[in-house]
Amino acid sequence: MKIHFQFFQCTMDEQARMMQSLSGVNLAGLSVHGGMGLQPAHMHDGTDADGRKQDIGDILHQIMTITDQSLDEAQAKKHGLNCHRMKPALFSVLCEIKEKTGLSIRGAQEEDLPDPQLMRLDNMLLAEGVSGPEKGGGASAAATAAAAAGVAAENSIEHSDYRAKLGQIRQIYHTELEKYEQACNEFTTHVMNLLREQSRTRPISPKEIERMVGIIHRKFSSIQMQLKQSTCEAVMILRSRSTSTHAGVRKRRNFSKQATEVLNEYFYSHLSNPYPSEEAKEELAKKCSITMSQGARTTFTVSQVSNWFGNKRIRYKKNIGKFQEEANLYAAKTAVTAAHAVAAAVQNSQTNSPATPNSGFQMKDEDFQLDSTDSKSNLLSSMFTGAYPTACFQPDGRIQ
DNA sequence: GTCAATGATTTAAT
DNA sequence: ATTAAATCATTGAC
Repeated sequence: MKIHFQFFQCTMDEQARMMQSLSGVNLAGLSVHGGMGLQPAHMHDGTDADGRKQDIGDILHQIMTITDQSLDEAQAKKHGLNCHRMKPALFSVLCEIKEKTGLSIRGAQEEDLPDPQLMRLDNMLLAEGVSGPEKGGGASAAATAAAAAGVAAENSIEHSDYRAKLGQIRQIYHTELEKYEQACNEFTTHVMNLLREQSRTRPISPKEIERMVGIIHRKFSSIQMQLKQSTCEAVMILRSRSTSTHAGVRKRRNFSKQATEVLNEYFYSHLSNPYPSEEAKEELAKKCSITMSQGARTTFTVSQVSNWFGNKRIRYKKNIGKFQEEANLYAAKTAVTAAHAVAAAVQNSQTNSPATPNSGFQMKDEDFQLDSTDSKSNLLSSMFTGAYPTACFQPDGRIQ
């Protein structure tokens, strides 16, 4: 971009000099012709063509033999013309004529409706948090953090990588955008100065300058659009990598052993009603976050707790037998924490009927009650095989 | 490579 | 809004 800009700058300088030089030559040429009393080119005799050729050859020769001296001479003549007493009046007339002839053409192409594609790109960048408020600095950081908490923390598990890359993209985007804007401003200023400078020697109306500025801005905004487009593409690629191809399943990381332990403890100690309240979920999420704090993951969300319990309930229900060992383990674990209850639990296991150990487990689905005898044979068989922690299946989910 | 375990998502029901 | 159930997709053990 910088290169292009400099290139433009060069050409503009070059152009300016050339224009001045050429106008000088023309003036010099005209004055020379007039001074030497040469015939005008439009003669209507037979020597017309020859005369023109001669004339053109003459001019070419003059151009070829331009020297610094003749340039200085031309400048001096130009200055002389500029100082002519009729110059301001003539110049203003010239400007007026140009204004009248040029305005109708310009007025037609003065359309400034916002590009729908640009708007789409802008909206997307805003939605992705690329073009939004700067993060990681000052007061805006808090706002961004809050916004991120709303959007990202919901399902954020391994988002640090994603966030870091997004931050990179955002930074590149902003620096590039800034560069473009700066370049645009510099270029505009340069062109405006140039035109203003030239407006002294040739008729340039303020409207014309304005139009030029408009053209420059449009050009730069088209470049900006390319930047926005490629930024969008980068974000899209990043997204498609962080999410799965089909169902939007994010990369799964197994929970830490401690977190699973916390959740299982709650589940098996509330087996009669394994539906933690919102507060309980928050509590569990907090507990899990603490236990897994040394890992890469620092957040354990309520929705993850909900997911876990949803999965656990359905999987437990589907195959209770498979989970017996686990149930025993956690029941025992809970029992240990309440040492005095162990004896009672043992006693209960003797007194309570083993036929209804699970009666307290009430799923939302009423079909899942132990009175149905069909597909629960695995459960029944497992119930009679060894130490069954009846204590944790009491209706209130507590150890007796 | 297979395969069970498991976290996350989707769908439909309430 | 929450849940059950089905399903997807990854993980980790073999």
